[in-house]
Amino acid sequence: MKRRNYTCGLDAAVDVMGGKWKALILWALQDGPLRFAEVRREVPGISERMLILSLRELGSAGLVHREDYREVPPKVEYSLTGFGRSLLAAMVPLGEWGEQNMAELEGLPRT
Amino acid sequence: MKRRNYTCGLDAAVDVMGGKWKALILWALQDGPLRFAEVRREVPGISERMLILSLRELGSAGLVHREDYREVPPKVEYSLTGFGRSLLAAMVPLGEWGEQNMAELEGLPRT
DNA sequence: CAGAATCCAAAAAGATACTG
DNA sequence: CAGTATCTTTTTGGATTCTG
Repeated sequence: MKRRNYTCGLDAAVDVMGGKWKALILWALQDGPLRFAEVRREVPGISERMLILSLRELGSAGLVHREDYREVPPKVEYSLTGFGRSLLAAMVPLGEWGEQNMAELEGLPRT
Repeated sequence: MKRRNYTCGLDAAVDVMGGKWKALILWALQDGPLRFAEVRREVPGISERMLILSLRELGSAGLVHREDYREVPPKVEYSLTGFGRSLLAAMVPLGEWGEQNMAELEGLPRT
């Protein structure tokens, strides 16, 4: 979430879930709460830094809830909020489109 | 389109239509071909530079077709391909989600 | 375990001026 | 009209080290 004045709903939606990681994190959380390290395993290639930054953005957008169990050793769980679930539902067709066309997209020449 | 090895369809889809402008350009082209200057008017705030860069990326991804009429003064039309149309269709739910939640998203504190 | 801090590189975007 | 060419700024991502 970076901007404020959106020209349309699509603009706003892409702003909130765009970028390299956020959609994948939402996707990873769809089957229930995950701990920090678990999310990391579900999103291959992400660094701790990008994970925490992305989780915080998703949190302040109201899409993800952070539950700190205040234990030692630390235990923190991340889960989708209702708002996050509604966004995830809206992303499903996009995911299916990508699934069906991945081969084509991966075969493109580099720009 | 920047990467190659996608972890899932959503990853691929966001890569191809993500960023600040590309979704808006696809959206602008939905009602038929537009000339360069017309696209620019339909996408408020975009610079000529970002417009041509984005159009080229969309073109090399096979989503947008560029038709040069080779006239003087120049006339070039951009239009969605069938592939582009299929992506646009998959983005509709996301646009509706954003439309319904724009007020909420715009009211968020800056991160 | 779940981060924070710092530094750095790369990519995306913006501003301005110019051209066939 | 439909772009190019430069330059600069901003944003994003990565690597490494450190901590409660």
